[in-house]
Order: sequence, then C-alpha cells, then structure tokens
Amino acid sequence: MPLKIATWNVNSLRVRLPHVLDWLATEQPDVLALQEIKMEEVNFPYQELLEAGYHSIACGQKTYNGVAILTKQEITSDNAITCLYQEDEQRRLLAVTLNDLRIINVYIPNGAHPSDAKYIYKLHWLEQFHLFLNEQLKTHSNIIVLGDFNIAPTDNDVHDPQGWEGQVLVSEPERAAFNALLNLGFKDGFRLFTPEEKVYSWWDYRAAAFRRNMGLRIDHILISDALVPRCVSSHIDKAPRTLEKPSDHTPVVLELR
DNA sequence: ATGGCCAGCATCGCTGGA
Repeated sequence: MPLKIATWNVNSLRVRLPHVLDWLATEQPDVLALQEIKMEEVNFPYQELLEAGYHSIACGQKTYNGVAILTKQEITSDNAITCLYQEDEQRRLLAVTLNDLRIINVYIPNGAHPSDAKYIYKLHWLEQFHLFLNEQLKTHSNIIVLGDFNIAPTDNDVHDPQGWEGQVLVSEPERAAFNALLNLGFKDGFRLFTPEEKVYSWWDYRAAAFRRNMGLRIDHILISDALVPRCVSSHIDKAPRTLEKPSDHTPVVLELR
C-alpha cells in the first residue's frame, strides 16, 4: 500500500484553508504536515478537514508558529510529543505514530540574522532537536522528519549562493547542524531522486521572486536509513505558489511503498 | 536602486517572517 506524505508551511491556515482543501482534493496525500498555522487549537478547522476526509492533530498558539498533522487514517497515537524542551513556549514540534511510522513535524526557528538573539535560539533549538531525534531512534526505526527547516543545506539549494553567503538560512553553523541531523541516520528524501538540480520550496513575496525563480529549498522530508528502500519518489509541487494569495512556501511530497 | 510583500494585532503602525 503506497503512502503519499507531504509538508507545507501555509503561513496562516485561516487565510490558506481554501488552498489546503483544494490541494488535498487534488493530490490525495495520506499525510500532510502543516507549519505556521498561526492559530490555537480552539480555532482549528477540524470539521472542514474532516468533511474533506482528513483527521487532524494540531499544536498551535495565537499569532505565531503552530504545527498540525492531517491524515486520512485516524491516528490513535498515545505517545504524541508536542514540545521539544520544557522551557520552549513556541509551538514548533509535533511527533506522532501512524502504524509502523514515526512522523515528526517541525517548524525550525527562522533565526532572523546571524547577529540576532533569534539566531542563538535557532542553534540551541537545533541542538535540542538533535538530542531528541537521537532518543527517537532508540525506540523507532522508521522515522520521517518533515517540515520547514529554515535551512538551505547546500549551495544547490540557493538561487544565488554568492549573494546569500553567510546569511541566515545558509550560514555554516546552520548547515553543520542540518548535516549533524543527517549523520544520526537520515537521508534528504528529495535529494534521493534529484541529486543536483536546483529546485526551491520557498520564494520571497517581494521583488517578483517567484516569477524570477529566486528561491531557496528550505522545506525538507528526512527519511531514516531503515526507510530509504521504501522511497519511490519525491518532488516539490509549485502549483499552489501560482495561485492568488499564495503561501510563500509550496508543498514538498514524498512517496513510500 | 541593498528595497520590494504578507499576516496578525483588543489593527491604521508595529512585529515577525525568510
């Protein structure tokens, strides 16, 4: 039974719900991980999504951040995790179990600028996330980590590597933290099938960046090594980015057998 | 041309995003 899994930073689920419903109807993913829902659970559109054929688990807050996992099959996981570390008040993590798969949805901090306190928070969050994944690997072998990583792992993931050099999203400490996650025993799912080509998942709203394809690949689906033999394809779906009032991110998709 | 846009807020100018 093939499984279609996707991630999408929707930049406000309130604004983007019509796009999400259209995309679910067209693409029929088994799992869709959302980031930046920007709402509390009390306002989450559980009913509309259920009517569209999807069960939801959400972990949100007012105004900022917030993650959710939509699934065709209802998740009965009693070991869901919604917080990376105790002092972190930002809703950026949701880990659930679906059959034999551990699904970990992340919205990694943006970091603002390498000289900003938010950058320190980002690197600290990545350290804590590394420890968390290391623990998860002790109890789960089939792990999918997907979401908005806010890191372009290599220059092939950047439209203008010279212009972006040293900046947040591409800086060496961020890339080192990303590679450290891979070194725990994960592969970048998209790069299993598209090793070199420059394809992006985010384009700035400004400067007609999408039309000029000035983008970054910062949304990822990581596959634990045990799952790699089950991967059959991965692609980035640019179609939602062409709509009226789009999110600045577009879905990344991966299929398992 | 080192800026451009967008979402949310007890909105009308700021924060945060990337």
